[in-house]
Amino acid sequence: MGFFEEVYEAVKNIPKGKVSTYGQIAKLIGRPRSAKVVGWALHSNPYFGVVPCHRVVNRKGELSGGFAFGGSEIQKKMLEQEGIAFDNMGTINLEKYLWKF
DNA sequence: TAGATGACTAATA
DNA sequence: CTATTAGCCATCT
Repeated sequence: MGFFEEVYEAVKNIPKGKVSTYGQIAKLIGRPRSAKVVGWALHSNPYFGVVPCHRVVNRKGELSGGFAFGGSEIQKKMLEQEGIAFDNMGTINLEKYLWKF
């Protein structure tokens, strides 16, 4: 289960006020084509309350549909609390908020 | 044990 | 911009 652990470590390192994508995380841990597994790791979310999965969005900056915290509504609120703004399409401006290593 | 599934991405047309 | 395809690997059935 090393892959999941690495995913959680990477996600935990996302600073407040920033977001990251599945692809970025996958690349960070050395599996650039395993974005799906990153999504799986967060879906499973065994570290609820520890891993900030709300800071992880897809490549377009959209929120996850089947969010484990209770829905994308909650996710959006949490992100706004951290100072992340959404555009009129309800997506995040990755140019501004994408976390770069 | 094998096959299908999934919070995805990148390349190609 | 959209549609299709392949790649990844832990779970589920």
